[in-house]
Amino acid sequence: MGRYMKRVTIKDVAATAGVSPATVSRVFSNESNVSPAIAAKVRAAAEKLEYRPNAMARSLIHARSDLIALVVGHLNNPFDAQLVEHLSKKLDAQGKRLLVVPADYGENAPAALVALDYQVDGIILAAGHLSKHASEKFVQLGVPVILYGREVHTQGVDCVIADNMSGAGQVGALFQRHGVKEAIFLRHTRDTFSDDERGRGFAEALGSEVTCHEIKSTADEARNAIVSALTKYPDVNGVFCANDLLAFGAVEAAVQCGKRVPEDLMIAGFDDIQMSASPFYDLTTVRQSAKEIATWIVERLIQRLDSPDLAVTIKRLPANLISRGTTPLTSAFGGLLKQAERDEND
Amino acid sequence: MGRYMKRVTIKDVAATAGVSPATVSRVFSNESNVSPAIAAKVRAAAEKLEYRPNAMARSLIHARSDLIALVVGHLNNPFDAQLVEHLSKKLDAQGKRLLVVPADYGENAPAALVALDYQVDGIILAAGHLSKHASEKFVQLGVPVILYGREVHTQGVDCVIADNMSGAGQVGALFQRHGVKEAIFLRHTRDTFSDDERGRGFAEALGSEVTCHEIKSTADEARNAIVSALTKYPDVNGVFCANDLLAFGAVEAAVQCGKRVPEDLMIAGFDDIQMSASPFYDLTTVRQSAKEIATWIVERLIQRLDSPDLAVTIKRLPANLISRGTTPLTSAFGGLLKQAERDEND
DNA sequence: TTTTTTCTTGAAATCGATTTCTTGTTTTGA
DNA sequence: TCAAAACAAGAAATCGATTTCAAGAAAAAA
Repeated sequence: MGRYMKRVTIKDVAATAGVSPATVSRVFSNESNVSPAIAAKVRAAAEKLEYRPNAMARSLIHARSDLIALVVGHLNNPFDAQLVEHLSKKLDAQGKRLLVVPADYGENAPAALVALDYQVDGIILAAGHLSKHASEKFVQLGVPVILYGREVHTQGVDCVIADNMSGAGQVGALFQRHGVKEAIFLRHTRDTFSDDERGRGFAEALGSEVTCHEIKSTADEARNAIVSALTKYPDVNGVFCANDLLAFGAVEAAVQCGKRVPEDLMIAGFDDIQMSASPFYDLTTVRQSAKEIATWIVERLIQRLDSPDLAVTIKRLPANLISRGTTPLTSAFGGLLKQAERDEND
Repeated sequence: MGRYMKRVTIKDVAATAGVSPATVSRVFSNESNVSPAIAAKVRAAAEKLEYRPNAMARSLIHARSDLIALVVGHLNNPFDAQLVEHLSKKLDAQGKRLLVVPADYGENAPAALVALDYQVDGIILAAGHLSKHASEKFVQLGVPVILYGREVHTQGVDCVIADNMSGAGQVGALFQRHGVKEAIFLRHTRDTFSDDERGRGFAEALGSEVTCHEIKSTADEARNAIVSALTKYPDVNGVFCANDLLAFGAVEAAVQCGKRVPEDLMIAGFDDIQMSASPFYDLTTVRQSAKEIATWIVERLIQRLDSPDLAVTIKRLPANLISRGTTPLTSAFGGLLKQAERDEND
């Protein structure tokens, strides 16, 4: 097989246009101070050669890469996947690219640092666990850090996180209104921050006994945990789960245990992923919007690139109860509300 | 606020170690031809200064960036999300990073080209639609292109795709064995290639009448489409869907129409996403493995980087029937099989 | 018409790391 | 002990684009 085509550089364009590389560069960047005639000639040459400026060389000079790193763990949860999609789209619209840095909970710290090698213009930490060292390092270098799903007070780190206390509180209040006396809160072993808040918000609003169960992650595990909990504590009549996937397990467990939902047992989750609206689960949950989060993150990043010395923001995004079939109707109009809710689901 | 810390470069390390930049470079790359004493000194200096080589500068010289672009559309389907996760992990293990390039179906062509600017070492096209021009351009430049979910015969483009004919054929055969005389195939308007094959494989194996319905994407739409189809063609007793998400809609539609599943109507999907195993859907489907696909893609990329002139491969990955509750049991042992199936779900 | 100012453009330095080329040093072998 | 080979480390060129600096040309002011 023959050789591959050499990459066309600024020199090639300069040569065919009969000008200096400097001029070509000016045409593609400033545009200022270059005569229309020459500019046209350069443009034509570039077009003909299909020239595309080398982003690496460019970022070497500018000390900015137009890359944004996203440190993320599993994408099992559709909510996280939506977040990735929206982030990549929003960033793209701003001329930035998304670099995905996978990180398991344990080895988070060094993983995030590879982003530094690529001179990323910003970094989004979506993995539950945060390496304080890594984020301090980024801040020190003037690279914006945005943390999702956790509130920290590290100098220079912006945080976005759902208003967990409020959202979970709405569930707690709902349960309380409908007479839940003994409840279970099902959460993850890891990713403690959000789950902590959700548990607390729920318990406070409910005002009665809450047993907390921790599991690793899967739906099967959730089902098993709830089945055994329900047999052990037969008086439990409310289950709140740290996310919808866990709540699906709870709904399944209820069926398996012969409990009627919501009469014998009410169930709620958190996130409002697409499947939650399934008529089979018809899950009451707390909605947070991946799109809204992504929008906030990207806007904040862009702001911070312009003015690096902005004060740190801890942004709480709304998290509101979406009442469906796993909890009793709140009023005679409850049924109508269910129709309207799906409107802005993106 | 004060100034940010200057980035530490190879010169800084050289200075504090009292050697030349060339020597520092040698310590970090070849390792060859540098005395242990000096190497140690350099390493110490680098450690102290927390030096990290600038990936941009490095790739400028080497003409390779260790970046792999993934052109991808929506991540609504959990299967695609899994693919992203596995790809990023596998690539990471090979010292490569994943650059996500979002692309809607229409504007695919120019979008993919931005990957060129970053001198990506390879590109994975997962968006259903493929720009021939873009991929030819990549091939021309010696950048490996791997296409997922579509078989093309563009010079130099490797393809991975599930064995749709076989998988869908297994569904068709199953339906046929259980006496399906009139069936519906539900598919997308877009992303035609895989859906085409699945429809064809299904129809051929079934050997009787198949009506094809096309919808855009959502579960609601799928449900509505099937509901109206079932009322229009009351004799239909089998529905095969191009993926599991659509099949969920079909299951819901069956319930809504008062059809018993699988007695009155059997249903099957494609992909075997996690939710398909839910006891509520308990969906018969065709499994393809996102992990397996990701593994193949990454291995192939790595191979091609070493030896760019490999012959093009069209790789068909196995797609096998997972028989669950939306189709009748095949044998007395069917129940046992259902237990075993979840083993290697990752 | 002459002088000053403003535009255009190219030459050369630069970004950070790599690598060839060279020189100086050490080791080996005769 | 001396020549030949092997090795270590620095100087300088390079990757592709940007940008400062300087110079020449054109436009404006006197």
